[in-house]
Amino acid sequence: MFQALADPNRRLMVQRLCEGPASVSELAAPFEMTLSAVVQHLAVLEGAGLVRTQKIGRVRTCQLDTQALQAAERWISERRALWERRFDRLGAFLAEQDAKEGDGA
Amino acid sequence: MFQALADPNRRLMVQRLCEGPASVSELAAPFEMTLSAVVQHLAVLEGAGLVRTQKIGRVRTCQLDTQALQAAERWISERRALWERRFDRLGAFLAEQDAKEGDGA
DNA sequence: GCGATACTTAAGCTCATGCTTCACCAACCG
DNA sequence: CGGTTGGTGAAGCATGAGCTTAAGTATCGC
Repeated sequence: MFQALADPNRRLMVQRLCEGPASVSELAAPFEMTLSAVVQHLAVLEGAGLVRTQKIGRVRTCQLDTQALQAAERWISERRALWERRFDRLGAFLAEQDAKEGDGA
Repeated sequence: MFQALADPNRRLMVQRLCEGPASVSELAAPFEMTLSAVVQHLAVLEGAGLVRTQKIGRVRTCQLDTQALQAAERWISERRALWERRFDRLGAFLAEQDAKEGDGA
């Protein structure tokens, strides 16, 4: 998942797909690479559940699947919350210490 | 950034650091790898701005920096919002078409 | 001061990643 | 039907990521 988002080109593809579905060649157009390379990136994104594709006739259409994105977002926000809660507790603890010191001194 | 979070071991380190600061060897303890390898991972995380470290005496203490996490979270949620808004517009469009059809028929 | 501890640095090794080329198939278009 | 378009698949290559070993440096405790 994060692995899939690690590559800048793949992030650009995700970016592109945010603006709506696209065929493989449409998706490939802005890049300097071969169609082959793009398809390989696409496979990674699809493997990570970030995009879904369906083939109609000879053209494969790709669109974003936000569920995977949501999962990643959740992962991050959970860790962040965890840390920040801890940080708050520390703040409270220090404040308490200060209070005691102020009391004792 | 995503690059840094791409490696499962590094994600575990982030996970660990959520629960509070740790020295390098504490951070390394749960892993099978060498201290050296852990330090290298740490360097990546630090390079990505995910952790900050300071050395006191001979021990380096690491703690999470949530700002970078926040940035990643924002990136994701922006794309997701973009896509979902588009999706909603499409829904509205289709609903409108249906209404017209129902009207016409 | 001396040994243990807590890293640091450099070199090297292996395997995965990102890419290319080339041959190929399938479907659309005239 | 034949050529073009859109995509597929396999093979090969270059680079980089993740790891290890090994040797070195700075601090701490006695």
